[in-house]
Amino acid sequence: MSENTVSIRHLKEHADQVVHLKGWLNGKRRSGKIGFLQIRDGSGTVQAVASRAELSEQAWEDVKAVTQESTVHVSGTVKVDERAPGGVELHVTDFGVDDLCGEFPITPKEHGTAFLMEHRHLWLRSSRQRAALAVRNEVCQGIRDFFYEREFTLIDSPILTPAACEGTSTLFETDYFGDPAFLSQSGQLYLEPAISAFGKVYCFGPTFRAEKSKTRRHLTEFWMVEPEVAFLEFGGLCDLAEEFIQTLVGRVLERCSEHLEVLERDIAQLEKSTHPFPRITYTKAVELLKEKGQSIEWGEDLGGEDETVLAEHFDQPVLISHFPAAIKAFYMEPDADDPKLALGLDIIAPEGYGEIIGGSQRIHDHDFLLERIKEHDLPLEAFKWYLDVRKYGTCPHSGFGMGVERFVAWMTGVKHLRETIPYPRMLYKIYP
RNA sequence: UCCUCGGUAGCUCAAUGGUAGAGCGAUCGGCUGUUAACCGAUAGGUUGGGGGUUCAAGUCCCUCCCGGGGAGCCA
Repeated sequence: MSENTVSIRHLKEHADQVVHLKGWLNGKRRSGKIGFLQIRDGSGTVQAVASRAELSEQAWEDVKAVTQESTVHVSGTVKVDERAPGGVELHVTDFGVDDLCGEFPITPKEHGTAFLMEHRHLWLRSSRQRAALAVRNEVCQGIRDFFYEREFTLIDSPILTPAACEGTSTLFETDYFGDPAFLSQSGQLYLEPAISAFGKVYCFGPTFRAEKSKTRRHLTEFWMVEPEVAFLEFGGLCDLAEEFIQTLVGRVLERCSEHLEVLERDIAQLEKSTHPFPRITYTKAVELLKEKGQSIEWGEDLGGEDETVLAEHFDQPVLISHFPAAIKAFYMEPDADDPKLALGLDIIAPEGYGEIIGGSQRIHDHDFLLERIKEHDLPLEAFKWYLDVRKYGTCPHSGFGMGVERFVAWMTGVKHLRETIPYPRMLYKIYP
């Protein structure tokens, strides 16, 4: 017999053909002389129907004995059948167990979060987890395509860094041949020099924050994508950030409908986010929040609840800009019309998913940046090379950063960031 | 770090200070269209650790450990 090994995703294209599958047993129901086997091969799942009358004695014994998550091989005819989830099922002609699985910890019934997190390596096999991580895969590919199509150059920034970008308290420290080194919490400072070489650049990789944050919106290790563009000023930056989000949302809607269905995601919510985003200034946002009864004063940073109130009010992503310079990073360019304000922007996702983008136009004047570094009591020696960007042919430039997990959480409707990354790293948790 | 809730069978949870239980899972048996199948049976426990109160503690008190949710900070 000729080999006709196919993946479950493509079974529909093989109606009435005999095919071979290799995979794992997702679940089983047996009723006397007929068995229903849910087979998963990584590309999808299919129900295989095994009748005693049509099988060898050995194959039927394996059908009776097979346990959840056993490794199996199966041959059968692909049949279109309305009764089957997915539209097709497999009428088994041969079946065998390659590895009989012992009692699998994760059953089809309920489990607590602590238990599931301890079994993250096994939890990955569950349908919701597979769907969420498949969306993450699509988002990551979308990010790379977005920048590649717009002729950005990928500049990988280092993970081991000699000094802090914005203070050391939130950095993971490690030993580097006897000297302290820190895990990167942003690639931005390394990206800025690269704009003078490539014009439009981005980095995409893991970042590390030793913040003792214990919320559903925080990981200690998360992935961030950061574009940085020469000669791009603040207005253009806002447009780029908005187009970026719209493009990614559109791509997820177009290519992940199956996964979003598994996750029971409300698509209508996401469709709103392909339209232009409302844009307001920080000052306007504070006024609005006060009207809504939030206790916030001009000059204070927006709290988590403030973000949620704003997101609910607009019911789609909202772009907030022109923050008080005092609460923002030292490198942000001041507004020419009002130097108390910084040309920074945040994009807040709707439905309580919080800040997904933060960015700014950067200070490009050498002496002014030097002054700012001194004001912030930052170690001048560590920023010598960063100042060189301004010393040797400076230009106005801007960039932003987007947290991949927060974006994926918003797309999938998953409440906690831990389910948007294969192996989450959280406060005090690094197993498995 | 702070606030708050919790830790009992493999899992999810019950149990007035008075004999530790159920459902699911597992195992065995039955069933030819099941969708978290169903029916019958069996096995399964140092109640997170330590100390205390009491005739008696899963239950009350102290302490430590671990976990969930939230806050601050951030993406």
